[in-house]
Amino acid sequence: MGFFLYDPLGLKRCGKSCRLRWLNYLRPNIKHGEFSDDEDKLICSLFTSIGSRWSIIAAQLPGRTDNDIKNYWNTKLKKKLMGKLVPHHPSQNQRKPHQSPNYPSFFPLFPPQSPTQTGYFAGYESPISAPPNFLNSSTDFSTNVPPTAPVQTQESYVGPLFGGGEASSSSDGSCNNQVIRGREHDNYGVPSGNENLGLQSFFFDGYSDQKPSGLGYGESDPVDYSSLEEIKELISTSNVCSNLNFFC
DNA sequence: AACACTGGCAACCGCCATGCG
DNA sequence: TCGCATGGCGGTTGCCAGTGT
Repeated sequence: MGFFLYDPLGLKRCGKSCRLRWLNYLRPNIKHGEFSDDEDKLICSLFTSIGSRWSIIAAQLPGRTDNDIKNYWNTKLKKKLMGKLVPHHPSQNQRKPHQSPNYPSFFPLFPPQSPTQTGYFAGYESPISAPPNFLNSSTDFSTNVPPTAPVQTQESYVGPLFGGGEASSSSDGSCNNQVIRGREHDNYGVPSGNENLGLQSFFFDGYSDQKPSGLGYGESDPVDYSSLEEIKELISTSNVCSNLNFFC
């Protein structure tokens, strides 16, 4: 049972909920509009590099929160990419407007499968690039924790309600020099024991009846990796990376 | 017009780290 | 050192507006 703040409106909000709402929605200088192509590219680029580390990605996009980016990725960007990457079988071309896209189950490709592999889009000669202050930083996401967080400060997003007292904030107010916090992560930015969960999320986005639920830490998921080599081949042999314009 | 379905997004959940007494 | 409160984070849920039938 959490502690509920004084609540003249009768809303059942605990302090944590209020804080979250402030950080993700009410805070000044938050952009609520469409994502630009540049932002799209940056998100995709960072995602291929570090996976679903939304707080880090958000730190590179002033005015965007991790929640925003997460939602945007899950609802739009991922579909854009999938739509571009997945070779359509002729029988799948005539999809009715509201019919779920018939994405093959092998599509998701993150996290990287080896320390030398930076993600399945990685290695492409692409106009998509992370900002210099990100990629040129000493951050090494192949290790457990970035030595220094390549984060652009967002002090301006800290509203007067908090007196600007927070040293600096990532998208949701986390301290910049503590970007990587929370549960222990493995080498690829996936919580220990949850190595497949990020992948799983990428797989099952509601399109499939196989949508899993309730997997706890350490539990295995039903993802079928049998086609991994197939998709590797697809990526490596196609020009999807070099020629793909994700955002048109 | 009514119903069914989908997509977007704010909010919630649960875990772990940190700070402090 | 321990226990508790709080913060940070990623994943998930649920509401609702929009759209198709």
